[in-house]
Amino acid sequence: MLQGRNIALVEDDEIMGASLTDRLELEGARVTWFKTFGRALGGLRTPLRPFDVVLCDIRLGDGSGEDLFLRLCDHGTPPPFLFMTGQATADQAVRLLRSGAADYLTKPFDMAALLARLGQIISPVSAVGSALVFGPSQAARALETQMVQIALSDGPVLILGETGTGKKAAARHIHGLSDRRAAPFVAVDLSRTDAAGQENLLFGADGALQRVQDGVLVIERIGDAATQVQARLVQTIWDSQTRGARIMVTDTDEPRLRAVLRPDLFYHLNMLVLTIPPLRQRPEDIGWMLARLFDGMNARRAESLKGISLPAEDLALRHDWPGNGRELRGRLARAMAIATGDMILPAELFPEKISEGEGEFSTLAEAREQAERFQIERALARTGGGVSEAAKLLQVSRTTLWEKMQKLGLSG
Amino acid sequence: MLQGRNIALVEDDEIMGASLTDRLELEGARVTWFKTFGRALGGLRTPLRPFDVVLCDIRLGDGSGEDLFLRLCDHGTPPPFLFMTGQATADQAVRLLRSGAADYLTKPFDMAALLARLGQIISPVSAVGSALVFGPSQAARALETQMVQIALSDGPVLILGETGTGKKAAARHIHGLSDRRAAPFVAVDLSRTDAAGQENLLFGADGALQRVQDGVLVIERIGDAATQVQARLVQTIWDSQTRGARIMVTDTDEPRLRAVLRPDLFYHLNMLVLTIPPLRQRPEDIGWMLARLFDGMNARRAESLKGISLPAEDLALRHDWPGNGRELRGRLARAMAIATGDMILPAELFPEKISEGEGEFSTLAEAREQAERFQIERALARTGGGVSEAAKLLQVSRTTLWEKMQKLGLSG
DNA sequence: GCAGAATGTTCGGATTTCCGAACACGGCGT
DNA sequence: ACGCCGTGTTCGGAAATCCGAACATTCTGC
Repeated sequence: MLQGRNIALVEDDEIMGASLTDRLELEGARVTWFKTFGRALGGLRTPLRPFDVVLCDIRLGDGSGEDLFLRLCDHGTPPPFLFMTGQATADQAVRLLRSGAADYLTKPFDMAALLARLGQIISPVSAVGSALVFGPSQAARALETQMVQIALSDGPVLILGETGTGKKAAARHIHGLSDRRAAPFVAVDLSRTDAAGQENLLFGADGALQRVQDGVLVIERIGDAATQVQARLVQTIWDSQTRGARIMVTDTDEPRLRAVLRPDLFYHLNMLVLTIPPLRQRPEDIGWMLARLFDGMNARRAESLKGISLPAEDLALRHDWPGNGRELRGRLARAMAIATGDMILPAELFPEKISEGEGEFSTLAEAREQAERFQIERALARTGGGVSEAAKLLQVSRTTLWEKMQKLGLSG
Repeated sequence: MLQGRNIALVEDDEIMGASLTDRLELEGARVTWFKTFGRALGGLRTPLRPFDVVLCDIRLGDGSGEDLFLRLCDHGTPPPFLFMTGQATADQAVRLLRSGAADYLTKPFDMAALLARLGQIISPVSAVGSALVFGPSQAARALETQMVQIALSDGPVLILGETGTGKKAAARHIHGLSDRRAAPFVAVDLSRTDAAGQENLLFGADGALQRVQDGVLVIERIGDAATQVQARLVQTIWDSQTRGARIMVTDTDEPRLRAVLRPDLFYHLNMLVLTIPPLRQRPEDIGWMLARLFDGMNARRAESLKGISLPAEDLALRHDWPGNGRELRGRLARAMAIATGDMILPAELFPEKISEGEGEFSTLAEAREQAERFQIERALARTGGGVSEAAKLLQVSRTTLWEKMQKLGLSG
C-alpha cells in the first residue's frame, strides 16, 4: 500500500521507532528515522527528497514535536504531519489540528489504525514512481501497465468504459507516453451529430483527419458511427497501419459494438483493448480521486478549505457513482462552490440525499412541534411580545404557553 | 463583538448555561438556550433564523452533542459547531474536528478564550451570501443545486410555486447558468388574454416563439392555456427536443395542472420540476431577503436610511407572507417611501396591523390539529392507505394513529 | 418611589394522550 | 380449512400535558 512512499519518522524511543520502521518498510515505504528534535529539524528543512508524510512523536528528548511542526511552518509548507503521543490531551490535539496537522493518534494504537490513517493522509500525487492516473487500486495499476504497453505499440486502440470513467483521459495519457506525444491530439464525438455531420467532422476539408497529421485521433462513441462512416473508417485504419495518425476509439461496452459495427471494423479495433472498470468496482480509488481533485481545486481557490469531513468521505466511499469520475469531479466542484464552513460536509457533496427527495419523513411529533412553534411566534408577534395576551389568543393558560416557549427555545 | 449574532447554546447544566447566556448577551449576541438533546435537535433543524454558531456541550442528559452534530449533518448543513466538554479525550477531539466541527474546548475554560474562539469562527461568516438567489435556508440551498442541475440538462422545465415566490426569477437564473445564456429570454403570461390572444402571443408573426430563437421561452400560468394552445404547445415542445428554444412553464401547484392540462402535455412538462416553497415555510430566508432588498433600494435613494429597526424585523420574521417575495418587496418599498426617521419602524412595514388587531386567529389546539391532519394525510398517501405503516412513519403507535384518525374524521 | 400589572417560576393534582396487550373480523394464498 | 397479515376496536395503566394557585421579580405609568 505504501509502495515507494517516503516517510519521515520522528521518535526518540528505540523500541517504538524500530518497530514502526520495520512495519512501514514491510508495507513498501522508505522510512527515514530521526531520533532527536535537532536532527529532525535539519532533515525536514532540507530533505534529500520530499517526504509524503511525517510521523511524529510529540515528546522528544530535546524538544517537542509540536515545536518542530511550528518551526517548519515558519519556513514553508511542511509535509502532512501525523502526531502520535502517549500523553494525549484534547487541548493539544485541537491546537495541532487547527494549526494544520493532518492527524493525531494516542498511544498505544493499533498498527492497522495507523496504516488506515496514513492511507487517508498520504499525498495523492506522489513525487516518485509512476504518476498515478486512475488510482492506487489493483485494477487501476493494471490499467497503468496496460497503457504503457499500448503506448509502446502502434495499432488502433479500443477503449471501453462506462460514462465518465475517463476514456478520453486514458487516450491522452497513452498519447503522452508514446513517441507521438509531440504530435497533435484530436478528439471527435460521433454522438453529437448525424451521418453527414460525422463524415464532415472526420473527413471534411477542415476535419479531424486533416488536423491530426501523424498524431492521435480519438473517436468517441464509435458505436454511433453511421454506415458510410464505418466504411471510410475501415479504409482509414488500413492506411494508418503504414503511415499517418493513430486511431483510438471509445465506447461504453463491447456487446454493443459487436452488434452495431461492421464485423471487419470491429475486428480491426479489437486488437488493443483497454477496459476501464467503473468506479464502483474499485472503491479504493474513490478516496484517492477525491483527495487529488480536492487538492487541485483547493489550490485554485481564493480561501482554501481544510478538507473533506469524515462523514462526507464515508458517504462518498459508499456511493455508487453511476457517473464515475465525471460525477465525482462535478460533485466535488459544486460542493466546494457552495461550502460554507472550512470543511466539506455530507450535505454539500450529496445535497439531493438530504433535501426531501424520498428519504426523511417528519414524524407527527415534529410536525406538531413545528406548527406550535409557528403559531406561538405569530401570536407573540401580534401581541408585540405580550405573553399573557398571547396565551389568551392561543387559548391556553399562561403557564402552558410559558412551558412551551421554554421547550421550543423561544424565551431568549 | 458579537453584536446581532445568533448563537445557539446546547447545555444541560443550569449554572453553566445561565452564566454563558449572560455573558454572551452582554456581548450583544442573541442567545437561544436548548437544555436537552431532543429540543436542540428540533430547534436547530428548523430555526427561526439561522444561527451563526452553535455552542454545544457534549454530555447531555438524553444524548450526546456529537450525535446531535451528526444527525444535523444528515439533514443538511449545520452552522459551525463549537464543542465544550468536561470529559475531554483527544480521540474524541480529533474525531469531531475531522468530522467538520469548528472547534473543541475543554471545561473549565476561560471566558476570554471562548470569546476569542467564537470570534475566529464567526467573523468570516459575514462574507457569505454572494451567489445566493433565494436565501440561506436549507430549502433555498437545495433549490440552488437543483437549478444547477436543470441548467446542465436541456429539457422543458416546470416551475411550481405560490404567487410571488419568484418563479420567473428562477427561470431567469437557470437561463443564466445554462449554455444558452447569450440567447434571448422571453416570458409570456397566459392569464392575461383569451384563447386567440394566447395563440397570437405565442405563435403569431411577432410572437414569442419567433423572437426567442434558441433562447428560453417562459410561459407563465400554463394552467390557463386554452385547448388549442395546448395542442400547439405539445407540438412545439416535441420540436424543441431537437432544436430551437427551451421551454419553461410556471404555475402555482401540480394538482391544478394535472386536472386542467392535456395528459400528454402534462407528461412532457413533468420531467424536470422545480418547486419553490412559500416564504412562510423557510422563515430563515425572510431576514436575508429583507437585508438584500433593503441594500438594493437604499443605494438608489437620495438620502439613505440606516436600516430596519429590530422590532420591525421581528414582526417581519413572524409575518405569514401570503404574497411571498413579491409582498415583501412591496412592503419594503412602501416602507422606504413613507419612512420619516432614519430607520424603518414596525408601523411602516405593517401599517394595517398596528391600527387594529384584525380577523380570526387560530388557537394553538387548532393549529396543532391542522398540522396533524396534514401530516397524517401525507403519511397515508405515501403508504397508499396502510395504517400500520403510516403509524411507523409518523412514529406513533397504531392505536394512537387510529384514535387520531377517528377524532379528525379521516377514517371515512 | 409606589401601586399595579405583567412576567418568571414552581408545584400538585386533574385531565388527556399514548401505548401495548388483547380480541374480533376479513381478506388471501395454499 | 388453515395460518398469516393487516385492520377495527376496546381497555387499563403509564406518561405527558395542562391548569390554577401561589409567590418572587421585573416592568411601567404616574
